[in-house]
Amino acid sequence: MTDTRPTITAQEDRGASHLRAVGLRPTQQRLALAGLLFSGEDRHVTAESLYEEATAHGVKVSLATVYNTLNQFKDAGLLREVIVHSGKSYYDTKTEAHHHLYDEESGRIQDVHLEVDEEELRQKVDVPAGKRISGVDIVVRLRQSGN
Amino acid sequence: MTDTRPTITAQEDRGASHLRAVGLRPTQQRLALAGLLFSGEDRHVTAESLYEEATAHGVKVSLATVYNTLNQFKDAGLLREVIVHSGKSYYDTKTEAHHHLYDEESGRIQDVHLEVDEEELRQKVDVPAGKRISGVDIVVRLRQSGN
DNA sequence: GTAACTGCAAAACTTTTGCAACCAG
DNA sequence: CTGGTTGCAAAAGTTTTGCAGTTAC
Repeated sequence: MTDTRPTITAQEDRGASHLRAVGLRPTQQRLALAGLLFSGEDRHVTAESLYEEATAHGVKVSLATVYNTLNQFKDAGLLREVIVHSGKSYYDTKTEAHHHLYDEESGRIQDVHLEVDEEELRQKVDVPAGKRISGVDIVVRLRQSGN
Repeated sequence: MTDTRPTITAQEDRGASHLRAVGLRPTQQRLALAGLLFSGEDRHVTAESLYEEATAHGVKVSLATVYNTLNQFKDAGLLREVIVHSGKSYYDTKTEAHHHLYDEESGRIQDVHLEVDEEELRQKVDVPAGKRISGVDIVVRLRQSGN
């Protein structure tokens, strides 16, 4: 029996260090998904879309593992969850402060930078005792014009 | 007692006119749910919570009808959907422009009035051709402080 | 070698739908 | 009457979980 494990390329190795840095063992599946997610521009994915993409690229992974991996990446701070629709979870590879445009018809998400003074906003909000603001999300919803 | 239909009170009658005004036949279930939703302060409910409340008040209604009714009320403009969590739909009886505080631990929603200039915001956003902004939602997320 | 991870299928949830029975007008 | 509504159960869609087998180290 020969070793069927794929050769680790330099890029995958960089991925491995990133995963180790956040306490995740760099397994084949995690490396492959991280490669799809983080090797180019910022992206917005759902578990389903990432699963299809992985499969199309010949990555052998199950949908359950994609779900688990997305949540692990989220918990590790590698991804942000974007909540624009009740019934589907979106994940954003851009973790810096920003907001979203959401096309309600196509389900497509776009990043948008809004110069909202979050500090000012926080001061305006009457935060209940024992609570703190963990985030402020702004969603601009889009529809077909003339509708 | 022969006729088991509940007597229509003045309040319920007002409800009936409201329902008729938006094109919905004022059935017993819709009147009862509308009574729970609109007779007091502004409220935030889920299908499940409203179903339990109705049942506790002796209203005979099925969960499916609660879902359908909430959606009909939403389509009629009597309710607004609030999207704060992927996996659960919330409905808000306050339909005027306002935003929300969402306690991620308890799932509780609170209205918050933010003096956000939505017009200004709209102008900052680069809206794709053929699209218009259908809404801007701001969610301030809360967590236990010291966490 | 061993604990962490994966895959699969099943379960858990939320929400929608098909259809026979029921009810408002 | 008659079409709009409802209830129930079943289906559909998304996400989580249990567990046997595999993999990273």
